[in-house]
Amino acid sequence: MPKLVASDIATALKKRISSGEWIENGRIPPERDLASEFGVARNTMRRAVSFLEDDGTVVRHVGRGTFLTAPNPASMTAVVGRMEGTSPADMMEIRQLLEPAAASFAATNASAMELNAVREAHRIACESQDMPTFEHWDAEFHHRIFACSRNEFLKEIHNLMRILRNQAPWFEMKKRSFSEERRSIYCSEHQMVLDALLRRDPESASQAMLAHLKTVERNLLGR
Amino acid sequence: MPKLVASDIATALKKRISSGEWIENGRIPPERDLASEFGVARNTMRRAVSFLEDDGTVVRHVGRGTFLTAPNPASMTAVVGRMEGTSPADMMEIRQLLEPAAASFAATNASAMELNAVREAHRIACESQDMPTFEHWDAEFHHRIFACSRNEFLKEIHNLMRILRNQAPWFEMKKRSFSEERRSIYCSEHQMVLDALLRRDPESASQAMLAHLKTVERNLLGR
DNA sequence: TTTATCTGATCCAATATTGAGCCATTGATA
DNA sequence: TATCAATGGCTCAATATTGGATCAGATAAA
Repeated sequence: MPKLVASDIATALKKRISSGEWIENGRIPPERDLASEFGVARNTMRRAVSFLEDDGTVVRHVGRGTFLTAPNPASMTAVVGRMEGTSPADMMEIRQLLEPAAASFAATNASAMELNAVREAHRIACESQDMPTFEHWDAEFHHRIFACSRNEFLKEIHNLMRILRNQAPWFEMKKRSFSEERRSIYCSEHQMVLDALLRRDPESASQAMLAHLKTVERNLLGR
Repeated sequence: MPKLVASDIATALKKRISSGEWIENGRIPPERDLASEFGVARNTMRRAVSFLEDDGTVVRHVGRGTFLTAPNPASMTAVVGRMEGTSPADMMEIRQLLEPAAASFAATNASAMELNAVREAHRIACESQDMPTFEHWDAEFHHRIFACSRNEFLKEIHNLMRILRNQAPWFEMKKRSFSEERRSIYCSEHQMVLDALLRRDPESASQAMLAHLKTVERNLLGR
């Protein structure tokens, strides 16, 4: 049995960390416990942990403990918490990345039935007479395109965006930006997206969606 | 056995909540009961419950009790739950949309200090000798690029992706795909991204990042 | 030998837990 | 209506845990 040195212990610790051992709440056991578990003195364990600290695997807090710097599952809720402060401008920027891609995916992957659902949402939105109804079916149109993108992660990101868009700052903005003229513009732009999807043309679908989102951004943010 | 601290208890509580334990009335037992059940002081249990309150899992009412905030199941927490099942393939697809954009934003928006931080992460990753250290600074390289993209929403989406990448299916995959040769390829690809950032060249930064992600995808998913 | 490292021990400072008590609100009961 | 038990909100002093730091000796390798 080779003598245990601090650097060996450090790599052993890394192994246990990357095996997901302490990922639960991101806290690793106290130095004193680790030392006795590995059968070394606390000083040695301290040096070992220092290696992890040096390469940023871990941060230490007096009186609290030693914590993994890698984010842990429990912090997902914190992330979505912070997301609630997302500015409309930032989100529109990302929508312009994701939605054209979603449209492109949909053009290649969607089933006929799914495309029918998209068309249906578009139809109702066009025929709607009041702002809340239009708002709802407009959102549904976009949602159904994501729904047939065949990428679960993309769909969930869009769900996040939908939720965020239902919050206070957006509501005001949408109310301000609504007008009959704009609604008809949105409808014809949606039509172009829908046509491209029905033609199974990813490239055009992507472009049409991007063009539409540029319009929305202009209206929403007033640029 | 790790000493029970408040945050541990919080995660234990979350586990019991998500296992449907107290779903019936949407009410969880009184602090005093929980404290004695977990064998901690009420103050500690109060702190634990406060964690749940902070991330919105629970609401407290003086004199009435503590209740689950279940009436909003279609919201964020549900999204988070579904996201945990994201497949690596789906996520890689989205990374290839977002990260080139992040690199492009970074090329135009990053401060000199931020770019220095990116370079630093790159340097340490290149010099690292073992897989966990490389892994960590590789992730940090990407993270720091997002950090200077100046888009809060984009940053938070990346945080979500980081968390998901720390879960089980990814671990196995990364372990399988790691090799000295691949590491050096990653390093030279990172170098090209970094160079483009330092040249303040959004277009090249985006392309270099996309090329890198294609490599990663090939290695990870074996295509 | 010299050098580096580990050991075992002790003290310190920051933080957390404990145990106890008191208050305000609530809802049920007399 | 008045009372009362249950519950969360809050404070406080004592104790325990934990990382930070240092030192003298033991051990092993060069």
